[in-house]
Amino acid sequence: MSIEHAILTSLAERPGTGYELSRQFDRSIGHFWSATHQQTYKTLKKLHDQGLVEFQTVPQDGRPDKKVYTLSEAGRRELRDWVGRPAGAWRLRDELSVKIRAASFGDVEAVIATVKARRELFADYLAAYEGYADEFPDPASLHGSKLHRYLVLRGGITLADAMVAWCDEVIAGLESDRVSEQPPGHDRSDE
Amino acid sequence: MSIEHAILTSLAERPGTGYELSRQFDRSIGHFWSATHQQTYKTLKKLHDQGLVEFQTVPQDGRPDKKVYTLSEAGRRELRDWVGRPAGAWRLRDELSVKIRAASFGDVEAVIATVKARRELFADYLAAYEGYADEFPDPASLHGSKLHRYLVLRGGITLADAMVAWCDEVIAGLESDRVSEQPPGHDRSDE
DNA sequence: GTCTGCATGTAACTGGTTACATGATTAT
DNA sequence: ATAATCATGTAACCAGTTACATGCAGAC
Repeated sequence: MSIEHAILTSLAERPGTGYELSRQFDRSIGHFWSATHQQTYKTLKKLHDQGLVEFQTVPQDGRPDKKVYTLSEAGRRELRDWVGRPAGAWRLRDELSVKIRAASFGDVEAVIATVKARRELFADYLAAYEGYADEFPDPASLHGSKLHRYLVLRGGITLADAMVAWCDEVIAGLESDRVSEQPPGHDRSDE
Repeated sequence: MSIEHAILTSLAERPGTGYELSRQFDRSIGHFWSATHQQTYKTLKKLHDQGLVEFQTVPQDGRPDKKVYTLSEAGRRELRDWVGRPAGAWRLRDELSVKIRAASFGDVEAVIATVKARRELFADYLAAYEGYADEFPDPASLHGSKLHRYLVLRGGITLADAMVAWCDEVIAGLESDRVSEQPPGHDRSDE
């Protein structure tokens, strides 16, 4: 997939402008699918060319006009078909893992700092997600789309929690290696 | 970053051909950074144009010649600099989360099947990673690059474990919603 | 005779990023 | 004054995917 189906999903939930969509990509949807505003506008145009979305221009006073997009029937059909298709291969691309693996070819202290920054980022995410989870006081009673939103949120919490735990492990590992360091020139990489 | 530094990292560990690198992207490195063979060759060419890698052509009998790549001094410098730079923003793109969020616009049964497939995939990864971890019998005594490889592996285990747990939660949630289903026409999405 | 592994690439395309561009309103 | 928010986009570029292309060796 690409950003297309994330936009289709959002518009299926409620109509919106390119601006509103790109703000969502910075916030809620952005937690599992990121996009810049430029790409959002480009994709909306493409989706419109394909007949999957429609828009109405809404004039405003003291503001630029806005285009409020809605799903077309064809768009609704495409979204339904896409949901039924199996998901593509999971492609992980984690720069931090590559950096940790390469740490001994550079400055380990800088890598520790980078891992700490990542840890704080995910700790912040985790706190935010747990705040959102308060809106679901009785998870066992959820149904339909509200349940689905809750399950996605649980994914964010599970991932952020795992990321924080892993970062802590990496920091502890790299720092304890630092204190036990040997004089330079002594390669301990295979000890 | 991009695939460039993953290749530089691998070549810093040991020289290799494009073919060997692309096989690694299917296996070890591929667990945290994926790439096709076409992209590997393209990037090696670019890296060579930039003077970051060098190669020697090795003729073989009954096989095509191969190009064995090594890091140049400039490549080693670039890798060192890159390790010291902070990592770019973490960009998550998870198709499955979008699909779960969109489930009520399509066929929930198909989504359950997709989640089950993802669960099996990560359970397999987890088993493989735990097998690799056997090569590190005494983690507390590790140092330098071997410690770094172990920490990256721990990241894979932590992530795969979290992914399996989350998939199980999603499957249980979607299946229990199914058994408690109401007659069609009754929208329960905000109950 | 078919498939897998070794070994290399080119070409066309799609998806996504970065830089540039405009302009009013509201809050500090 | 300055920054943030609302609102839209174009242009150039870079990264990555898919399809196409070649050819030998060895195993089944």
